[in-house]
Amino acid sequence: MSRRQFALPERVSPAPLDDTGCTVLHVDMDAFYASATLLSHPELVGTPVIVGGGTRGVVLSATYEARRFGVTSAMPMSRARRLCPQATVLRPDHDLYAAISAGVMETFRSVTPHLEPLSLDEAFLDVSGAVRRLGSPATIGQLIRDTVHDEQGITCSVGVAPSKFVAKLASNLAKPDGMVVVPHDEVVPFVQQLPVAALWGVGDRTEESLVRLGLRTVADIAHTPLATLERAMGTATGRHLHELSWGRDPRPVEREQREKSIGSDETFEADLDDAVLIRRHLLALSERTAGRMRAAGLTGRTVTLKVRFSDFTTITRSRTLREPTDSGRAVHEAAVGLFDALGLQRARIRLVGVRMSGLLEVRRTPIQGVIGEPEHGWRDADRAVDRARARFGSGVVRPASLIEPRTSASVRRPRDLS
DNA sequence: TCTGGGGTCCTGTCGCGA
DNA sequence: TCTGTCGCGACAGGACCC
Repeated sequence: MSRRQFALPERVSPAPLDDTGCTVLHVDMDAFYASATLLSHPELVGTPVIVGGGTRGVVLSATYEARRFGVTSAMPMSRARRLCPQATVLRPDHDLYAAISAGVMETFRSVTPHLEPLSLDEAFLDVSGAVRRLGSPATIGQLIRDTVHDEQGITCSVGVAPSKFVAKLASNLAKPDGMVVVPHDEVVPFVQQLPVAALWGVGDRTEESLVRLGLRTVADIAHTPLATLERAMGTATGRHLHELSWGRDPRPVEREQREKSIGSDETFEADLDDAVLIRRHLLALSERTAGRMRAAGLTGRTVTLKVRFSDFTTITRSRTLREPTDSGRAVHEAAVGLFDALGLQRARIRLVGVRMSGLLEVRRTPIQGVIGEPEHGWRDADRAVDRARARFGSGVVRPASLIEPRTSASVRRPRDLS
């Protein structure tokens, strides 16, 4: 689900064009979380609906009826409610989204195994091997749109182009419920008439920097010397932008990739300054992170602690362990060590997070025994807990220190403990 | 306006060993 | 032995994506 929308330039026709060699498809569900949520609220179809929640939350998705009022995803909920007070606000249902996503990806796989999912609701497909069986890329794009609509009851948009970057731009322009084909010889004029913010990797900050240099359109970037761009934006970013501005994007569609880090953050409903409480939240986050690593068959070596203060400044501290681990206890120990080393004195903290990187497959990672640890130690306990949670639910087993005293009502519990 | 939670990638800095 | 420097890994932070 792309967050930036651009107007359809006049020169691009939404009608099917010469799609020879346009073997990359980018398929993106339209307002995915909102559309999926409405499947169980059919009475709200055609009305403004915002999916999100929490006093400090942001908009996860909104129907196009709500977007007409200026509501966009990632917008603070408080602002969204002000812009569109008549909208119905619904809480997200992540299990439902995962189920629909699995169905959609299955449809994609029936077209081609050359599939690169980007998130729950979008993917690149390389259909070069499917053309003889199913027809031209545009025909395949339409087939996918029809199948997703018939089987899942939601609509999607498709971009058809010679490269990933251009296909993604095209699907953005096709929204909602459309398809845009960018023929091979149209790529350069197509990308160069777009604003710089359309480029992959250009967010608010980079856009500001480019505008300061007098660069407003992709054509402006294309006609700026590479050395100037590299000097102003850094070597990698400068080169990247220059390549994209000429429609050059040689990256192939790559099948499912291994994650490089796994972690969890938690924003508190009210800022906390109690170190004891924060350590308990770190335990919950460490347990959650380690549980996800074990479920994925991974261990990690580097523990990164993230702390966001009440003024939104954010710091990170990391420590690389001597041995990789998938134990919540070890992760927590490192996270608390990093937190204590900050030496904070009643600082007001908005968010804490724990992330593990340096991931390795557990079957390739000899786990060192700990001197003094019994033969059936914490690793066995972790696995027993995993089995119990898989059978009875995530909240069924938890460290004793995370059990709330009955009298404590002022502090919100971590989500997976309630 | 007041900013979630899951990630990836890039850059600059620092310490260390060759 | 001392100094400079080069490469590399670790770390911290920022920007970006969905």
